[in-house]
Amino acid sequence: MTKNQTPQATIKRMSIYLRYLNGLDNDGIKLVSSNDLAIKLGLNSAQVRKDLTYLGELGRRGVGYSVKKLRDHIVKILGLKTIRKIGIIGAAGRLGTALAMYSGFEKRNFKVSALFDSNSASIGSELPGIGIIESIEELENIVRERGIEILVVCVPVSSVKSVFEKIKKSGVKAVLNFAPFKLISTDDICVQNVDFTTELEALSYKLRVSETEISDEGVIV
Amino acid sequence: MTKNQTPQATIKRMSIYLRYLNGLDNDGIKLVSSNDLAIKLGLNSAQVRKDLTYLGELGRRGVGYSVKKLRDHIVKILGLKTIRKIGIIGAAGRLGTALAMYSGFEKRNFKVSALFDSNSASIGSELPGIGIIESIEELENIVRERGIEILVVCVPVSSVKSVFEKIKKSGVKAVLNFAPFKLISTDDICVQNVDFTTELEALSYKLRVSETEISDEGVIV
DNA sequence: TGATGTGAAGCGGTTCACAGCC
DNA sequence: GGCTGTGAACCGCTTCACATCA
Repeated sequence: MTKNQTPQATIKRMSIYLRYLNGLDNDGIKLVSSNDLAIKLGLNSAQVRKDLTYLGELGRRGVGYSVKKLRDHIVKILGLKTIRKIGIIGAAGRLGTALAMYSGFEKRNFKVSALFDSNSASIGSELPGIGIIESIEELENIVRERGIEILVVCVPVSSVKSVFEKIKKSGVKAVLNFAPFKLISTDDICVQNVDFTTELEALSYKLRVSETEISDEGVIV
Repeated sequence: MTKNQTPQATIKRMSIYLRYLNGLDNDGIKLVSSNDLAIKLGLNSAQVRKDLTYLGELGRRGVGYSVKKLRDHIVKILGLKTIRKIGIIGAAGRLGTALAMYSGFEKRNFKVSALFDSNSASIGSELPGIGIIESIEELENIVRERGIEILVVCVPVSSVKSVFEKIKKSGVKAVLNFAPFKLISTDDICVQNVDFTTELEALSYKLRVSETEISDEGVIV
């Protein structure tokens, strides 16, 4: 019904602005201009202003934006006012463990509230300070009982398909997928894929192009 | 000089196609259509065809594309024919270690050839099967000696700025940054930022929107 | 003067729709 | 009939340029 009026690209930048604004606030800085933000974050100042108008008209002409006011509005628009519970699937793996123990989540109001794995050797063991690793078979129950809103997928690519089936049954609405296999959003479930293999290969492409640029006309030999 | 004619968005999809094609090849499948690819990867078939024409006219009308031929051309365009050496900065941390030991890189022709950290307690210790952790102060020397082409940044946000200065001095051309602080590409150095905090917050936004859609007109209260 | 807010133009990428070929 | 290749239309986001206001 409601038009999803804030562009996806703007939302991602909001997250970046928020981090930078927190830094300014820690340094006791009260005001910031669109130009400051643009320079520090590698953006165009018109874009920054346009982004920030999605929050309302918060700026003062000739002056700039209040750091605190901006920050509070971004927290609101991103839905970060209340704690969001997340569960980690594949928590016994190296990446899963690293994410589970990453302290940055809590700073931004995400709470790691469940750890799942399918490896029976690790089920029942504890990640200190975080929780006990539970069986993936308990996914649906635990998601419902604890009100988990986001599942983070850190399983090997070989099991990501079957895990995604279980996730769909669990009724969770959001998924952050680290497996190198693109999961596709549906009407019921919103997926963000984080694929560092793809990012690495994009870098490799850039390297290849700059090599061929020097040696010849850029044609792939 | 040479126009960088293949769009960035296409390049990222090439990496996704490549993975899927490898799977088809393993299953012994010889031919694939743009429609198959589109459905499996959540894309539009016209987009798939347009992407693939950047490789040349590889398809056969009425038939489809040869899996092997496509795969080989994508490997070429992404610059994956030769091994690319990567170094990991912050290798003693949990995320750095997880990435260093991730076996998926080698499958795609990336070779972890150096491990760096600034924590003197971990310098000199070994990640089994990968290598010895060396001092970040050796960055410039080691990058040059070993011909490292990509540096992966897995340091805490507090040290990312100073690390980036050292990276610039090292002469490396490409950086994959996992720290939650946007590093900006320059003429000399190409950066890809992987920021899962941002991805999580984008999910939080979507959750917030779907909540407010149900309860009211979507206005942020 | 100095900064925001914003219509309009511009640009890059996506999708359509259909011609061309198997 | 089936599937590719592609100009044209379309769409969303970015950037410009300037009116607006402290």
